[in-house]
Parts: sequence; structure tokens; C-alpha cells
Amino acid sequence: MARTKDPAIRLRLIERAAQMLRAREPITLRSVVADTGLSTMAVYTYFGSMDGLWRAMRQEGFTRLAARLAAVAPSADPVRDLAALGAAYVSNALAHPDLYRVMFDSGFDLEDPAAADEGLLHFVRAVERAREAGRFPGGTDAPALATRTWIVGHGLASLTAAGPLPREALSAGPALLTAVFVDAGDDPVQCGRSVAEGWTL
Amino acid sequence: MARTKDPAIRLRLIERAAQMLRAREPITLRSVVADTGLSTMAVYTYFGSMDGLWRAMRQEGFTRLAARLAAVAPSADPVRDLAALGAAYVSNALAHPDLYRVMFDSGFDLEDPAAADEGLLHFVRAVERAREAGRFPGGTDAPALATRTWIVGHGLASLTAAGPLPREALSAGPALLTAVFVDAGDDPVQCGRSVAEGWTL
DNA sequence: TAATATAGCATAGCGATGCTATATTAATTC
DNA sequence: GAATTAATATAGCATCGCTATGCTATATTA
Repeated sequence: MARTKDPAIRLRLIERAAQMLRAREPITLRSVVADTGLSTMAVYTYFGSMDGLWRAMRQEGFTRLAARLAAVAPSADPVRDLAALGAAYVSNALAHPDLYRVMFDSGFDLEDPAAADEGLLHFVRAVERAREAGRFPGGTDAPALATRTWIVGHGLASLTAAGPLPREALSAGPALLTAVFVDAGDDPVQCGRSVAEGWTL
Repeated sequence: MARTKDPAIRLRLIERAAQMLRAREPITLRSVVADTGLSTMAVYTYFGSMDGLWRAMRQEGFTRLAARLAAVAPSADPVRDLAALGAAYVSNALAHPDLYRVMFDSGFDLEDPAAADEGLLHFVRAVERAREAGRFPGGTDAPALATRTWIVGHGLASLTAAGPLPREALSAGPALLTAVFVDAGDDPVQCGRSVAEGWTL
């Protein structure tokens, strides 16, 4: 047929763009391909448009987040794990604040929305394990409770990593998670211990 | 001296830009002044740069939000008022999702940051009234508790108005607020009533 | 009241942007 | 090894934000 696309080039462009984003350098059609030996057409071959490149970067952000959440090792205490997941979520946003901001820009259009759902799934599974362990006797279903945890994590991450709140505001994390989990039926004292144990930034 | 700036022109440009933002039309230097009888220089006279116009729009967003929160009439039940403030916050984001997104873009640089603080102050005062009413016997100080409420509100608003969550996710609002307020020491039953009463979208 | 100073305004143009049309190159298939 | 075809390189287009320049209108002053 003809010469084929090289996936490595695609990854190199995404990585380079992410690096420029971190360095707060302007990401333009010509600047991303500069010094790479590639021409501007590479962007259109691999991403269709400049918007496509941004979309791919968002995707990459969610993929990395999912990997970060997957690296949280489940323990015998599922509520501790939930707090650890929340901490990992916020920690990821703090480590890559600009990428985190881009992830939720432009109406959340991704190439593969399932990658974002996969991240939430880690929370859902932890909630289910907590329920099986009898920690959440309340009637709230697992996806709803996982979503509440996500809402808290996103609010905290968004306002501290890419917003007006100072880093000290991160101390609100354990308190908020404890409040949500106790509301779901967990014992206040035990919950406080579990959250404190899991929340490590 | 010379001819003077007309504040009305400034407002007209901001309003027009906000309208184009809502209509999802591209906001460019030339498009904002098109059909207004003004030249492109007007933007630089009144805002210094295109970035200045965006900054002014963010400011306008926070001003409208503050006005919206100020319109929440305090009642005899300060916890109800807190929920009402939260609902007003989310409701404002839902009514102007694009403006809300812009408000938290670009590193949160505003002309007058005090306008944003003023919005938070409504929450702080409501928390103080609740404390005086004996609803929050816990030791958490008012600003911290108000910030927690804001974090929850922003997480909910950000993910539903300008994010991936569907409108049904708004039902998490009362549950989250109740969890936070009960954690602060309020009676669960009374708190549930107050929040349900105040949370009107 | 008339001259002057000055701030706002309109115009034109610059460099840079995202994108596309066209020609060239290189890899695959027969 | 020729034909086919997709990826690449080049050049150019419309438009972007921005600024230099000259003009106009108003406020101050004599």
C-alpha cells in the first residue's frame, strides 16, 4: 500500500506537548514540531487538527490518572483505600496542575471516555468492598457514593492545584472524606482512623 | 485635558463578549467590536489587551455570583441558609456554564480578587450565625467550614455545569452538604431538614 | 474666547497562528 | 521491478492579537 503511521511519533508529540505545557511554553502548531525533524503536517497526520492534539493530551492525562489510581494497593481496610484513592487523585493533580486543568477544559470531549470511567471505577470497587465489609450500612448505592468522593476530590484538586486556594487548604481533604463516609454509615472513630491512614499526599 | 473614556462602552463590550460566549461564538479582537461602531482599538483603550477583556469577563462572573449570593435572604435557620447559598452557587454555574468555566481559567487572575472573597464571605457569615445558634458545636473554625462548603459546591458545579456528570448528579448536593454540616456537629435529623429546605435549584 | 495639550479613536500593517492544497517521497502489493 | 497509495514536505492563505501612526475631539489655560 503505502508507508504507515508510526505510533512512536504520535507518542513523542504528545509527550513533547505535555512537557511544553508543564514548562508553560506556548503550544503552537510550529513550536511542537520544532527541533523534532518533523514538519507541521505530522500534527494533522496523527491528530487531524491542533484541537485533536489537545484532545489527545487530555486523554493522556486521564490515562496517567487511571494508572496512578491503579497503583493504589488495596488493603484489608477498604475505607483506608478510599482515602488513599482520594489522596492519589489530588496528588496527581498537584503534580501536574496544568495538565489537570486541560483535562476538564473544552467540554470534556475525549477520544475514549471509557478511560475516564475507568478511574472512577477504582472508587466504585473500593466502595463495594467497604459495603461488603459492613462499613457502609446506609442505603446509598456504590456509584453514587463513589461519585460523591470524586466530587470532593475534584473540588479540592481544582481549587488548590489550578485555583485560588493555598496548599494548606488540602487539610480539608480528610475532614471532607470522613464526613462523606460517616454519612454513608461508617463508624466515626474507625472512619477517622482509616481516612487518616489512607490520606498520604 | 482630552476626551474621556466612556464607562458605558466598557460595559457594552463585556456584555457583548459574555453574550458571544454564551452563544459559543468565537470571541476575537475583531468580532467583539464588529457591528458596534467601535474600532479594534477600543479593546486596548478599555482593557489593555485581549487577555484584559477575558480578565474583565471573569471579574464580571464573580460580581454576578456575589450578587446572586447576596440575594439569598437570611432566615431564622442558618443551616438552611448555608444550603440555600450552596444551591445558589450551583444554580448560577448551571445558568452560565461557559462563564463559570472561564472564571476559573488562566490561573485565577482577577482585577479585583476581593470580589471573589466577598462571595465566600456570605458562606462564612452563615457559618458564624449557625455557630452562634449552637448548630456547630464542633471545633472547626468558620472560614475552614465555609471553605469546605465551597469545595463541595465547586466540585459539584464544575463537574455538572462544565463537566462530564449529568444533571441527575446534582442530587448529591444535599447529601454532601448534610455530611459536612453533621460532621461539624449539627444534629443529623435537624440538619437533613434544614438542608432539604434550603436546597432549591 | 482662542490656542494648546492630551487622551481617545480609526486605519493600516506586522509577525505569528491554524490550516490546506499540491508536489514529492517512500513503503507495500502484484 | 512497476504500480499504487499513504505519509511527508513545502508554500501559501485567511485570520489572529497587537502596535505604530496620524487624526479628532475635548479639557485646560492664558
